[in-house]
Amino acid sequence: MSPSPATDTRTRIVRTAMDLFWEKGFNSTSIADILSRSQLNSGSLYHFFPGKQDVLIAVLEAYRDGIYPMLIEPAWRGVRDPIARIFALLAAYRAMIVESDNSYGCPIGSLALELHEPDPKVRELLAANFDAWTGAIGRCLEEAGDRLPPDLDHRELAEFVLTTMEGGVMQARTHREVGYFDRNVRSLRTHFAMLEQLAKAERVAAGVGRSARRAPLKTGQKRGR
Amino acid sequence: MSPSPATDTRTRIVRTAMDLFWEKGFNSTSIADILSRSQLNSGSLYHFFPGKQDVLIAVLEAYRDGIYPMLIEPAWRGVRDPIARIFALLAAYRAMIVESDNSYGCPIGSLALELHEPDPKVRELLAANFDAWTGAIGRCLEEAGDRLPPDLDHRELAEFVLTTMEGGVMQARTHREVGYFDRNVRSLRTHFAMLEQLAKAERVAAGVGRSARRAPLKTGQKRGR
DNA sequence: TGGTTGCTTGATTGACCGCTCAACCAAGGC
DNA sequence: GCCTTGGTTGAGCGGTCAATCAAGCAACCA
Repeated sequence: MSPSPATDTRTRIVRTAMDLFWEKGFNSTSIADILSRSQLNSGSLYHFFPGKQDVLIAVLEAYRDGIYPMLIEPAWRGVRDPIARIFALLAAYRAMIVESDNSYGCPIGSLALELHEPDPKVRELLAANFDAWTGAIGRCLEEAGDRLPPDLDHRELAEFVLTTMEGGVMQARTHREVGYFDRNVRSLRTHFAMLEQLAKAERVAAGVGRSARRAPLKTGQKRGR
Repeated sequence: MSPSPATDTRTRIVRTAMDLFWEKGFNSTSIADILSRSQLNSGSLYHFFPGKQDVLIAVLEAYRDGIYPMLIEPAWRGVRDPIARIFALLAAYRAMIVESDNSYGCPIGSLALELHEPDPKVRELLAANFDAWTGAIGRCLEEAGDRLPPDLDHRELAEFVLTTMEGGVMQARTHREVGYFDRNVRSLRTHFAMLEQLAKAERVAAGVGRSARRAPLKTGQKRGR
């Protein structure tokens, strides 16, 4: 029926640590901070976790496991269009920025930059969190089908969306102004609009005559139409 | 002739602190770390700086003042084309990533995310560093003239370039793979290519009625690699 | 009833933290 | 010669850090 008291204590530690690591960072959060806020004693914490590092690992696992139910699914509620979903997720971040008085920082991004010599397990979990995020975006891109150019690298674009979020959050937080986030999202919107335009033109060209073979739009010189 | 010993000591502290903050972060760097590496005693440090926070401020000022001579100008040496300069700067970051065995982190970005409640002076200096960076990019964009759409928001795009760098660095570092940085740069290249394509189409449309007035097409102004 | 197990208690440890300060030193002015 | 000024020395302060551990506790079991 009720969860075992063990689990209860363990999750209380993890949840408290999630909050504190997000608020003050990993290094600036002391075990004493976690204990006082969670109303526990050091012995209890060290009964479940060998050390502070292991609390961090549990926190990163919790983020990874919570990314869909806690972040992505709520952001996508009522939004079906795959490309709209991408911007709905970004809008969720915007809301968090505003709610935090423009001091929001992505917990994963902050940890990724704060921890300078993370042990392999920690680094893998940070990467896994990013992968989960870009994976969700990647699925949207696939679902978008021929609205995007057929030779588009979905992984690349998904990572670019993550970059936009992280960069926007970082700048908005540093300047304490959402405008920085908004402008980054606007740039990404332009990017998508141009890609969709391109795909559309290609579809038209392919429909008109199959001889119209477009050179892949890459770096440097473009074939003049 | 020789610089006064006072300046000498001060800059030795600042330079050592720059290295250490970059290597281990601000919170994980102790005053003792700075002292032992710079071969100084605590009294000397506290003669010049009231506290650790003030060392950080001096470090951020040094970054801000050094961004042109130490980072941007070297990256632009031998590159004249304004858009090529943007990607030359990104290439400089790529080199630093590779040189550091894929563990490079932008010192400003890392500090911006590590310091969760920075005092106003610190926050302003972080912002000033970003402004100097985007300012340099912004000037490139203006110089690019009508190669980019006339209604383009230069500030927005400059911030987007910064975002690409920071996001690319963050992901490359987290995954310990330059590929993440490269793919982000590739996305940005696509973005610029599409913008240039757009501007070109617009110029053609506007110039249809007139005969001679073409865009200044200097020889060798092909965009650089 | 007494033993075992799983969890909790909180004082305590030693290392390290940022920072202080009285004493010291060398060079310049008078 | 002696004082002032600007810089240096390094032992040491009070505090905080992550982590320890002997003792206690309640629930279940034999």
